[in-house]
Amino acid sequence: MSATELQKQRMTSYFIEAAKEILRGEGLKVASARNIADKAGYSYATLYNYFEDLSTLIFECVRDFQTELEESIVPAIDSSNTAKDKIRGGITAWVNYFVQYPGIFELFFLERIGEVGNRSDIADLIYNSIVPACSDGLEQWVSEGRLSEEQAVGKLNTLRFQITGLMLYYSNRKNPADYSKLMQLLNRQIDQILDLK
Amino acid sequence: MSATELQKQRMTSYFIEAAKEILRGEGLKVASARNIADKAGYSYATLYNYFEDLSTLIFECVRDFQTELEESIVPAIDSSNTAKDKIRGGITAWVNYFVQYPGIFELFFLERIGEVGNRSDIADLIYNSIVPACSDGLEQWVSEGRLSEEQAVGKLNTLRFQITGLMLYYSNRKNPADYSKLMQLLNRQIDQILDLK
DNA sequence: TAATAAAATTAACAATGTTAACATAATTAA
DNA sequence: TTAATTATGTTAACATTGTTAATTTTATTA
Repeated sequence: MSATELQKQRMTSYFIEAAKEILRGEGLKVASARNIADKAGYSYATLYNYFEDLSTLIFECVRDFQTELEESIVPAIDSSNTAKDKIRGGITAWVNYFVQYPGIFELFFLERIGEVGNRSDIADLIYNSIVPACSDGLEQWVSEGRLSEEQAVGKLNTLRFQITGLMLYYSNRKNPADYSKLMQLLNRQIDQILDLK
Repeated sequence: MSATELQKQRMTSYFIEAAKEILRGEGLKVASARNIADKAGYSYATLYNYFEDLSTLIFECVRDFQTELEESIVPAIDSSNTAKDKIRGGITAWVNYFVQYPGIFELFFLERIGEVGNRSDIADLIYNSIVPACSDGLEQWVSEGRLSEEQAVGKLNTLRFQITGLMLYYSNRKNPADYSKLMQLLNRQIDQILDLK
């Protein structure tokens, strides 16, 4: 990497780190160009020298958050033995991450991805966000002969839609009303999905 | 209703009808105070004589849309005989409504409900939006002794979370990629939920 | 050190939600 | 019927947003 490229990458990371901090804490509505640039120690116009527009910058954060999220999933899976516990642990970690950072859930699932530009990669990343939470357990089941490949794909989709749907209502419509009820419902749903062929 | 109340109600309905038209057509981002007031034939400031703020007005529309949505569900259910077909028909109508009006899906599930004020009724309405699509069929199963009350509640939740989750990815993350794939996935998921105890 | 290129900032624009000051229309009191 | 009062609507204004253009500051090269 050339010297100018390195500096460019440093600058972008200043803005991205500032944006991430705001998204984690105050959420999307506070993540304005001016607030982000302020936190990064630059003028708001400088931001536009490094990012095409604000939403490009915001969506760049998704990659980092997904990495962080996956890092929080790994120990939950590793500490489980049975395939079912792996899936339950992974999903619970996934849910807990978004419970802890509601602003990041907003960013992943509520924010509209602009039409323009090449952001289908980000959309795919979000679509597959939950995969690391269940792939290990599902693969174990497949290797044990308890599920066919096809059935595993079906279960993955069921988990994907169902858990995201549950979180959507929880985060945005306050239903279920509190965390313990969310966990109760989550475990019941996971049992139902995993216990049945 | 007194004369002044009637006039007040007329005024609010002008704004609400204008807002609904915009939400149906161009979506949330076009539904600004100025655009809505323009379409209603009044100044933007007049809007604030009848609504506390813009989001109050916007969320008032949810009630009407839910009624309209339920009206589109009724014939789909009535034309089905078996409980399963009723549920499938109801859910399909529910999904098709939001496919036809993506802006209304945005409003129901992507827009943040403000913290202030008494909007928990709207949140509940949205949480239960899908109920009319499956209650008939589930009740039929209960009365036939094929499901317990408790199991019916469980299935309702499963359908609620799963179908909303599917629609969330479709509407906002372009996955599945087209309508026919969405319907394919929808039918597969419905089969899976309904066929199993 | 002077000329040039690069990088960052200030100024500005249009659009947003919202409020205050004002004008107009409708109603009531004399 | 006219004067005073209330209700209703509009214009003006403000703060905030994303974004761009003009301009200044900093770094690099001759």
